[in-house]
Amino acid sequence: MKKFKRYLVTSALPYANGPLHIGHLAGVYVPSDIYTRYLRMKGEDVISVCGSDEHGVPITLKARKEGVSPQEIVDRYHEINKKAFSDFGIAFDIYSRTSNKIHYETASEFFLNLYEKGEFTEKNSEQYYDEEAGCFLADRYIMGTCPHCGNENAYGDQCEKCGTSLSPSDLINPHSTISGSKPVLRETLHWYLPLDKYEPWLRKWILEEHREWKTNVYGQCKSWLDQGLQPRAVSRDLDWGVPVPVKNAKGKVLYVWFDAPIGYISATKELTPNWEKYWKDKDTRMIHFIGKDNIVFHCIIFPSMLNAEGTYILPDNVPANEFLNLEGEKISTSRNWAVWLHEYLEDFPGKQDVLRYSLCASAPETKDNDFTWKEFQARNNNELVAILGNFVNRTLVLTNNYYEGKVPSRGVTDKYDESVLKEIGKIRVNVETSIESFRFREALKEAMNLARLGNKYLADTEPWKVVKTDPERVKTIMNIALQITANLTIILEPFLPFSMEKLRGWLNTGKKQWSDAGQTDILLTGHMVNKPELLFDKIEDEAIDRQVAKLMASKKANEAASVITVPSKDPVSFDDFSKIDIRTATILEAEKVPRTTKLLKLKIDTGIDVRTIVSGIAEYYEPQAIIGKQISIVANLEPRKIKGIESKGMILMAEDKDGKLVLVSPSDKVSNGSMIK
RNA sequence: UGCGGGGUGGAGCAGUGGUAGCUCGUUGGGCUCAUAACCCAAAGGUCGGAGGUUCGAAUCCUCCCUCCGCUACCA
Repeated sequence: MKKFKRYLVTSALPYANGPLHIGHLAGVYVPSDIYTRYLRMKGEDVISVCGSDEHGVPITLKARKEGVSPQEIVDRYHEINKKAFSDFGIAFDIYSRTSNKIHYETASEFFLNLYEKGEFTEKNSEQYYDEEAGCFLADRYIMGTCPHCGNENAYGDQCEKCGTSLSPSDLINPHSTISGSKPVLRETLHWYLPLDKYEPWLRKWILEEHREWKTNVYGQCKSWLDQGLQPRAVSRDLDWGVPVPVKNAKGKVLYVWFDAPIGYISATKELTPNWEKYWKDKDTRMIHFIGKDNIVFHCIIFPSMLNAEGTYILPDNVPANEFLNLEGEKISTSRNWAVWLHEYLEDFPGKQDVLRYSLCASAPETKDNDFTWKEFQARNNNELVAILGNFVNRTLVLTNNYYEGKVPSRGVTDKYDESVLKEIGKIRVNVETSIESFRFREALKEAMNLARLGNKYLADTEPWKVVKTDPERVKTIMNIALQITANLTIILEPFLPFSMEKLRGWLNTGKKQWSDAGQTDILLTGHMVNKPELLFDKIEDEAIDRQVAKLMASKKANEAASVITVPSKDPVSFDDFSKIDIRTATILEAEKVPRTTKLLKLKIDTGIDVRTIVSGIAEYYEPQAIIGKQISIVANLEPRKIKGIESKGMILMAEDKDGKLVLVSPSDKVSNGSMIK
């Protein structure tokens, strides 16, 4: 493998329209932080850059909704997120933002450079335009009736009721959400990055030269490349963003995914005047830490931009993670299904490392993973407390009891002692190998093995027993136990920086280099250590129950808030109403329609006849349970074949806010066929 | 119905051709320095099923079963 002189670590710029949650941390920032801390301890020349991504339509939408400016929105979340990172010890060298002047300059220059080289293609296209508000409309700004389900509040890109993805021209009765007026199509000019042109180069660069990338990343790229790349617009009609720096570009800004990765460059510029060393020297190794939603931008688009520009280096690896679920469900900002970083610290003050540990141990490295509070508790109690904290405590308590805190000398060592000491070095190498291959779960497990080793050593040598017969031997044992403890402060430092700082305090030592790991005389004879406190404490069931209850509460609140009362429909005449034959009937038989999830085949007595109706209620009613039940039906609906079965009529049901269907029945028994009017 | 991802000891997972492994749990034992923590040992799996390729398959191929997500079926 190529030897690099320095490292440039980038972490996905969080979007400044909301606070950070555990998914962000687990997927991107904990791994990136571990990696960076490790490199720094090795004495490598490394910088880690990040910042807020502050442009794009969602931010303008949110601003409009709250009646404030986009700048106010991004200011708010920039501060919150910057603080969250610093609170959790995510040690970027700089946390910048894309609304900075330096970023505007950098992004403009970058665009202009490609523009002047003729890398872009220009194309006119038709976009929806709001004549009243005088602006073009992003898909999200257009609402109308969904052609599939009839929902009158479908967005131009997606109907949230039936989930179908749409384009604005699909909508019936489209209207602008800004002015309410009917949008018209209007021609607009945009600049495109011809990704199709770069395809051969990308194929070679990724598929041949970077086979070592993680399988999820490589596979994703391959599938994109195999599908064929299309030119992508790099500009938008919007007033929030970096203006397109050419003539005839009034009201146009750089599209957010074009300007965001350039944010890495501007952040580096802001950090150091030597920024070019990190971006333009082939001896720099650039690593992008991202989530899987970002793979295409960091593996295809941004590299294409950099390559087209020509003077920049390309990422050497893009260790993207998958997604973290929470208690079995997808994390969702809008549904408040998340553990927010700032709230976590209110509930668990000082327990940054516990979350870092737990998120790293179950990070979604190869596939989506689930975070549960129960597992979080188990990781803390069974691993951090029982294995790590306990070993440290045993060692320091014994040292204080026997030697008043003075490190005893190591006398004659036996074979077992030697093998334990040697094991420390092996563990260090294992941790290194794992971190350098971006396998952080494995690295952490291996690092914890050092604490396991310590516990085993004490159990095997039993100093509390031997002390009565052979005090000289105990000095050797405790010296070795202390050396293991000292090594822990090095090997676990990238993972648990807060706790290791504490531990160093008790050991009365300073920060060490990574190369010190494996050494067996870190604490010299006679060195004084302090009295320890508990490195971690147990998390009781109540604390966990409270968190789960909190989630359940937000789930409930959500449901309540999501009740959409459908406005009343247009009036109909009584004549029209009377055309519908609604009457009572009794269910005689019910069975599931095979190979469907929702359909029941019902035989019902309508008073006038016995007929078959197919109804989509199987998810809410067991066939057996509804036989004999009296219900209401539309008797004169034209028959329709559903799944090959002729359905004559329709069962009336009330649909609850969560989509649950409930049969509508007469409150007292009436004869079948009674008219409902 | 289509697409995608899974099915490995009680639970959660690792393991892409060569004697089936980890964490937790269970049971028994040891220890009592330590936050009832630690250490050792044992039990427990025909790696969803059937065929095939191979000297050899959890691992490759074919078919099937099953679970999950999206999709379809709800008039």
